[in-house]
Amino acid sequence: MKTREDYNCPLELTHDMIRGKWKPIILWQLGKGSSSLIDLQKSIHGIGQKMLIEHLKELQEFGMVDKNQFEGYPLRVEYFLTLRGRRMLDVINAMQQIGIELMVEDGKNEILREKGLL
Amino acid sequence: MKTREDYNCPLELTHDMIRGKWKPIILWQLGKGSSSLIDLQKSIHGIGQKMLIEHLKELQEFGMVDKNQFEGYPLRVEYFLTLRGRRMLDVINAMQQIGIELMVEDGKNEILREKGLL
DNA sequence: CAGCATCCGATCTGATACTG
DNA sequence: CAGTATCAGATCGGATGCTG
Repeated sequence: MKTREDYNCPLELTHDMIRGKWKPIILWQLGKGSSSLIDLQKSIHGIGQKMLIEHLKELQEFGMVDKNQFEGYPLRVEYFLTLRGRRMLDVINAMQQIGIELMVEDGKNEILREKGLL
Repeated sequence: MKTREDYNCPLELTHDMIRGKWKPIILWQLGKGSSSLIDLQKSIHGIGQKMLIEHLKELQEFGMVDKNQFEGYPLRVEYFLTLRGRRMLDVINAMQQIGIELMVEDGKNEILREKGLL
């Protein structure tokens, strides 16, 4: 599998780092604060456990996310953004901003307000 | 197929707009100036004609790219970024910038210099 | 030169069931 | 609660040949 060091095109590298249906929204959520797996899943509408874990794993491989594991039962982990993950929020925020503008053009202000984005 | 008006999440909307292996680099190239199909293909290393046309079509559907058709033979078209496409360059540039930083961390300055990115 | 049709393997996604 | 395994359908990507 392709790792970070294999890339010779910066745009391709970054694009691959956020590729996949759920990566941007996961980064966005973690940008709001560390989170357990279950809370992350609850906060991302529609995502399944498999996809969540799989995408988290890839985000970790690219050094954008890390986790703390706590001992004892019930099991508990805490996922959080690394410095590099925070850096990627520049891109995520820009994406979010453009999406908001387009949705406003489409008269979706109400939906955005419900989500606290407007 | 999902069109722009179907989205209720701004991040998902923008992410889908640049989804696919070649979309960011196509936008990047067109950001440097209008281009014919063949010149676009020549400037994007590794892309095939099918993928190029397919991705251009999707970029057009999302209103980021448009084209002029000229009469006569040989056929000639000119693809260019719309205002909305230019707006998306904010995201593309942010992606490019992060990618460059990561490649510098990996000691790939030489490759970047060859491409005129450093 | 610009663009379409077809075919096929690779990859992605999601549902379900299971383990520690 | 956190994480793994399996399987099937959908989508993506690329090679090739053809049309105007």
